[in-house]
Amino acid sequence: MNLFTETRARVVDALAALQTAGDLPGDLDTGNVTVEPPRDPAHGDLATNAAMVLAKPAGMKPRDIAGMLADRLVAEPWIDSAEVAGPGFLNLRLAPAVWQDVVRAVLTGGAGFGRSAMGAGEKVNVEFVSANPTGPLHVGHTRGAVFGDALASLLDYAGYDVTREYYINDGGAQVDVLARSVYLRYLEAHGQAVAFEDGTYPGDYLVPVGEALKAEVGDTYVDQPESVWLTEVRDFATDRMMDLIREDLAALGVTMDVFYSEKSLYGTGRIEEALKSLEDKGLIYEGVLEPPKGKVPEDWEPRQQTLFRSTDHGDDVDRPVKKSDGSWTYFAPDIAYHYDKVSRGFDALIDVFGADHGGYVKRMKAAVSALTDGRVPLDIKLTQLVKLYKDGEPFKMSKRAGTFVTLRDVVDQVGADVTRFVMLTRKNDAPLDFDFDKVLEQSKENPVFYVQYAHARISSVLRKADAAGLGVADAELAKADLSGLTHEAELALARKIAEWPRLVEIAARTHEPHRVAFYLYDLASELHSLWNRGNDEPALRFLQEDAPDTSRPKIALVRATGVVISAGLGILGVVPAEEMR
RNA sequence: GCACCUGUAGCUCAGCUGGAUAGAGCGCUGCCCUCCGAAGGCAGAGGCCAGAGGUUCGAAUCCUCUCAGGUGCGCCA
Repeated sequence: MNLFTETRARVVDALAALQTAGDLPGDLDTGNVTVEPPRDPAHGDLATNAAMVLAKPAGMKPRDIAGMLADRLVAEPWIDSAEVAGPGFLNLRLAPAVWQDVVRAVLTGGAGFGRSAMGAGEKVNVEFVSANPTGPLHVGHTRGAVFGDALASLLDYAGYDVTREYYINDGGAQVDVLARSVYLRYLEAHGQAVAFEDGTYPGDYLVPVGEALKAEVGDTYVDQPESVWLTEVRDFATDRMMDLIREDLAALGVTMDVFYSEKSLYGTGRIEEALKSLEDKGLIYEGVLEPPKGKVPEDWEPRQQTLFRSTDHGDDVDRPVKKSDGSWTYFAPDIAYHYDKVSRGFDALIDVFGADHGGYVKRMKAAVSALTDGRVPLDIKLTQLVKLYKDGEPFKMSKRAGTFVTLRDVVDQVGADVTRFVMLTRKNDAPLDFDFDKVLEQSKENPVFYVQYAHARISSVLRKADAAGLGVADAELAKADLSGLTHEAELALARKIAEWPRLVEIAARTHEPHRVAFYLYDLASELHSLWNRGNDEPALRFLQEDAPDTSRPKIALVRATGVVISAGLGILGVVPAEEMR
């Protein structure tokens, strides 16, 4: 049930009626007509811009159209008043019964209240994290994991058929480096003294991998040349790293549907097939790139390469798919991977990258656009840096030194719920400050706490109501007479609840799960506000002593609020708190 | 040099993909516990939405340019 889309439909109906009556010209496009909550609640419950949008094409004054529309709409029983305001807004006030119905709809539908059919079962692939399989996930990956997972849940909630996917970069030179690093740990496990030179991974997390390798192969590889062991050690090590990464994701509550291996693309003709597809469109050619303007790299020299004409699809320069020695660049398997995603029948693709990959956005979009002739949209969301603070002091992470802050460090200290919520309190393209002390603070400054506190208060009320024998099951509350919900303060909360389905659609359309977090904060704020008004006005307290019929609609309102908070937290992947400790 | 992202209250940030008098938290000034959890709430002060043009009924939002910060920029993935 989406009050806004429903009301919009009624407005469009009324406009059609005006056309039939000859009050408006017959050929009008109502596509731009919107029904929104006005910014200032004093203006009413809903506002439509219909008159202003249609004034010009109709050749009439906006206020005249608004006036006619108002006359039609006030005739509806569920509309209390319709007033023309400002340049031609039409402000609608709805009957209390409408808001009572919203509460009832939540109790009847549960989490389904906010679900949308917007996605229409369209298949969407969300690729996220995709960290190199060379070590544990760090804080940056954590943000990408939380964002991608919440976005996937949001899209699912909005009616899309979502696949969560992780692309394993196990085909490049970095996994050889991993293999050499593990080999050193393996020698170490055999009692040899080893040195970690530049270009190897010195992190302690490889110690158990070296030991495990020893346990598996004994001393077979000791003092053997690389050619003997590289392939085996590489496979062994990447498998172990992926196990580690899966565990890290699990600790955060993230489960992937598909892990897709880059290596699996090699030697199968998939890359050639993808490139052939581009070649058939005349987008592959042999050529030499212009040197970059301005700062030219020291060692720059013209080279003949196989290039993809990405400039035909919005890129700034064409991109090499083969190196001058004829081997693939990293871009080639990336193209093949996206080609594969498309061939698996996805209607839309979303990639979640770290901000340091911003330079690949255009070429990746160009590739997908070229492969699908623009039919399959690719949206790339970049997650900005996370700055960590402890005791007000920033800490650094450095993968080279092996002292980076891992996902585990964060989750172990503050918990998965807090980590997830906090990382969604900023939009993806804004940098995020993560302060280990502040995120655990129990005050309204901390949005995690504030929302959880609201949910805990609700749970507390329901427990007390239940103890008083009120009958707090949703089905029972839904059948109750809710006509007692008429106080302005109560209706304000119901209005906020009514915005939930609309918020879901906006957040899903813009691929911005942070909007859910901010909405929950607003909703919690409305609840806390109403709660406190009970201090001064006993009639607003949810539990009315010895007056079950008066209490029941209030309990219904509170329960409905809890259902929506719970649904919202569900999208963020956060467990609602029953009580605060 | 080029591309992308960002610029909104003293600070940290929202702002419904063009709507009315631009919002919240922190901080500051005052209030509210005999009362379902005050771990809260209410009220006040605080803004040339980086700047300049443009588009239109209407711009923080769209376009152009300028300025400032961040990120990236051909055989590394």
